[in-house]
Amino acid sequence: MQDNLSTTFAALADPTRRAMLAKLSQGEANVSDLAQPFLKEMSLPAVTKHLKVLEKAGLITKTREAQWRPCKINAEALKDAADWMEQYRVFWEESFDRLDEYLKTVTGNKKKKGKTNVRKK
Amino acid sequence: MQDNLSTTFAALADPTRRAMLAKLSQGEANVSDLAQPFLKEMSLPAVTKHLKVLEKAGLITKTREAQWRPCKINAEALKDAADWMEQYRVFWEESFDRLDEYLKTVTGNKKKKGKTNVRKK
DNA sequence: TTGTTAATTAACTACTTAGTTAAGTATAAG
DNA sequence: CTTATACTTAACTAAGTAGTTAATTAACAA
Repeated sequence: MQDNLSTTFAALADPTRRAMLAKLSQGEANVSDLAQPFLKEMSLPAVTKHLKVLEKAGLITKTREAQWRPCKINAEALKDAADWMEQYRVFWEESFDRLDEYLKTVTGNKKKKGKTNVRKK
Repeated sequence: MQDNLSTTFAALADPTRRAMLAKLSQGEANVSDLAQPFLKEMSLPAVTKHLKVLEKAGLITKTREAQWRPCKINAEALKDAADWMEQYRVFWEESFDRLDEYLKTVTGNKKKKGKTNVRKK
């Protein structure tokens, strides 16, 4: 994968992995703890792989404790993703009227929707 | 893809697509406008595919204007992703000391980690 | 009608991802 | 030493993703 942000988003693009993060947000857990809700749907090696994806994305840290592998969340990696999203907040939070105003200021005057506007060449 | 959130994150897990959203955050643009920065790296059909991914994720809307396809951002789809992230904010915003405190309260006390534990090979 | 521009579709290839089963490693416990 | 537990690695498969080139559609322009 090319860049950090892409790796982070890709890691989040799976409900199993998001559920694992949710669990870890309540504290440390071993691999088998994390696996337990999913063992009807997938095997333990599949779980190991999901954890590896989270680990490579820097979203969790796995340590050693005898034969257990306690994992903890490392949400700093989420910060970059959240920061990236932040720049789009205006698009879903502002009212449509104000968004329209904003677009006019950054684009000059488009928004008429006549056929001559979108034409660039 | 299974669920909306997964589709959204997957769509964002690509720098080309994120750059297209960034461009669209400044106003409408046609496919060829969006393609222009990438035509050294990829073909137009590849761009079409990226846009289709964004469209299926609900992140953009493509309309028709003669032979052009003006696209606009539709960041409401980002809101769900941002809301999901919001629940983890505490993990990167709180000071390390307070986070550590918090983790202790939810996990009991683990963390002994003496050298006799990690014996390897 | 002929040609040009804008964009999509089709068919294909290479790579990645998500899962599997079976075998292996490491630690603890009897 | 043997066995059980916790987890990983290896080898494989099926499906999905990202790109290609070539052909096609649609609207406009001459």
